[in-house]
Amino acid sequence: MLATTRPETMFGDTAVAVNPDDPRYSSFIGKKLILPLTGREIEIIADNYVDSTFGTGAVKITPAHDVNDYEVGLRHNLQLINILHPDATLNDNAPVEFRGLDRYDARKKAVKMLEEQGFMLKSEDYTTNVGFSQRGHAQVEPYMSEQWFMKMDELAKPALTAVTSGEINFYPPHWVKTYEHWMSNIKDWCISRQLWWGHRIPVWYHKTTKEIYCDVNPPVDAENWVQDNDVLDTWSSSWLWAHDVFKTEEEQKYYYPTDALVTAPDIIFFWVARMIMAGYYFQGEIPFKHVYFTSVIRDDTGRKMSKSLGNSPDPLDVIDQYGADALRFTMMFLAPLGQDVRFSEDKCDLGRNFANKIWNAGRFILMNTPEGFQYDENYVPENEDFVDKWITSRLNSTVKNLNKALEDFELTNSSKIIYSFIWTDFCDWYIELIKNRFYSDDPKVKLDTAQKAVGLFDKILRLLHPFMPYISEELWHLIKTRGDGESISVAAFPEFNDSKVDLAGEKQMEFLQNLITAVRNIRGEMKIAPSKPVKLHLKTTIYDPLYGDLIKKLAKVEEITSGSDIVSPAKSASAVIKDCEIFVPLEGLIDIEVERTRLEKEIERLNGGLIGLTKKLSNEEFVSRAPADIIEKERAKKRDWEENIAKLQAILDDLT
RNA sequence: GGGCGUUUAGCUCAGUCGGUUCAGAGCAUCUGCCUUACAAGCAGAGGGUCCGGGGUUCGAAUCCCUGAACGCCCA
Repeated sequence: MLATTRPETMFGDTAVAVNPDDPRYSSFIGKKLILPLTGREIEIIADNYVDSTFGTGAVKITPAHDVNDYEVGLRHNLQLINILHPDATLNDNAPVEFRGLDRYDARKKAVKMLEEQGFMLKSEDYTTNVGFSQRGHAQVEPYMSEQWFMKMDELAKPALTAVTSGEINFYPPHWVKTYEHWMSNIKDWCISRQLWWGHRIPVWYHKTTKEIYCDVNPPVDAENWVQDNDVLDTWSSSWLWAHDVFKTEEEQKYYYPTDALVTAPDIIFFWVARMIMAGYYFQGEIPFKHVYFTSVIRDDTGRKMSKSLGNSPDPLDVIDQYGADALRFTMMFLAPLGQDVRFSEDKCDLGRNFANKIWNAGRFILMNTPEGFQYDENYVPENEDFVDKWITSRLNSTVKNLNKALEDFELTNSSKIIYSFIWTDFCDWYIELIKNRFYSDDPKVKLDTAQKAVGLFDKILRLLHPFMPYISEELWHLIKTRGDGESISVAAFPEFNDSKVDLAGEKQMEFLQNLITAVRNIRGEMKIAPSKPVKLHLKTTIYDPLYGDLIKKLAKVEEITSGSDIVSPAKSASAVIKDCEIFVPLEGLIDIEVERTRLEKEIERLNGGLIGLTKKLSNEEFVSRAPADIIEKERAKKRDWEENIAKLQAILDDLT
């Protein structure tokens, strides 16, 4: 007794298989049985392929019309009986009454005859996983045919080494393992495709002698030959792409090997590996040095975008709505290296808002340049204060980090580097800090400020250009009248200049930023109206009068007193930062309880860290085994925190 | 079955050499602002058992072992 989903193929059956461990059938193994409707004798064989829990545990084997059965057939030396014509009607290997019938009709007739002859026990519904043609939607029948294979062993060897040795680099590198695994278990490449279009396989068979002829040119006596019906696999032309696009010898010499291939990881075998093999075989060297694998774009629920699902937005619609630069930047910002990206249109807000920010920053700078202003690309300022030095220093670090990220193909990282420099350093801090100078009555100061600001903006645009080509080009032409053919796309990319790194300036700026943020925090938590100016008392030794106007502007402060002997005025809100105690007198405004809570919370936060630090530093093992610089760093940190806690505690104790 | 990857804030993700410049970004949330570039914005705030369990180490989000969940590839 056996069950089948394909009764019409029974004429091609050459065995019945059972699992060797199945006690129900062990005594039958090796015996023969008669195949109904044909009277043919077939054997019962044992094979682990059979799942004894599925169906009856006995399965008919049709090696010529089932891929798994074919494998079984090979293992047991079974006969291959093809029962189909190429058009899926039954051929002469089927019983007479079936010959010429379509497979579906044969199926009905076979069932009917089995019933009539008493072989049918029962039938039940079952969902199979038969394949259908993507184009014609016809059910696909496994069918034996002769096809052409390309021998891969020798081709694969140098291509495998090229990648494992690092001559060709993969980004991200983890794809190397996948590549290695595939290449070391490489199978011969079937280049025959049963399609009606494409490049027909250049093989001819002699009508009488059956001789095989293979050449790019057909045989001279073509009438005596028949060309193979199949066409070449599409990849067998694509694998030539890396060198074949260069048509002249000069071109090939100049461009080959190329630098980087950008592609999707799902065609790493079909295309990348084969291009490398073709490169070695036809050119004698690798086709490219780097391969960057992009993310697969999915929708925001993680489904792969596809036409049939209809979950893929039309890029042109997105561009209409958000802008090409916004889409481009968003994709780079979101796409993690080596992983799929979950995309939805509304995420383009990010890129659009960024473009808007840049546009407005440019507009602000340009509207504040003096009458008749001409941007001088070679402007050398007479002097630079710490703000100038700080932003120049930051710009330099940005150039360095950005170049490094780009060299390493860390695109998403590079987009974050430029994003944070432009938004945080340049817009949030630098532009706010130079407003006083821009609004100065002194035309010299105004002009100097404009030259510096436009100069920085010029550099920013050049850095930004690969990410946002359109807006950067547009603004680049707005900051200066350019000649015909001048374009930011061929302008020099900023280079890292070690001498512009200014640690002192950065340190001053850090102090100022901490100070301003602390005052803003007090204002926010004490609910001081943004329009209301406050006074500021700073107990510190490192205050610089240069800070005055900047603090006043950015933290809405009307008066600052500072010195090492400053004491907290009554009814003040306080904060402690490195090297400075901050007091904001709030007579009539302060809620003592709120202030007490604020201070206690801050003390608690610092204490939490201090406990960990103390524990660490009192650990004999740590002090004796950790590197000296780490220990010193921890000690310094502990001193700072203890000091800050003490100051805060004193302020809290005095609070009335 | 084999190979590979992922798991960190409500969501999507960074985190390179093991060390409080490491626990971060964007979005979302809360509070306050139409402050003469930008409300598509500004300022401030809250939010985490770094999947679980072992181990190595003075020290682990990070290295090793193991378990779980999810995903991709296999001509």
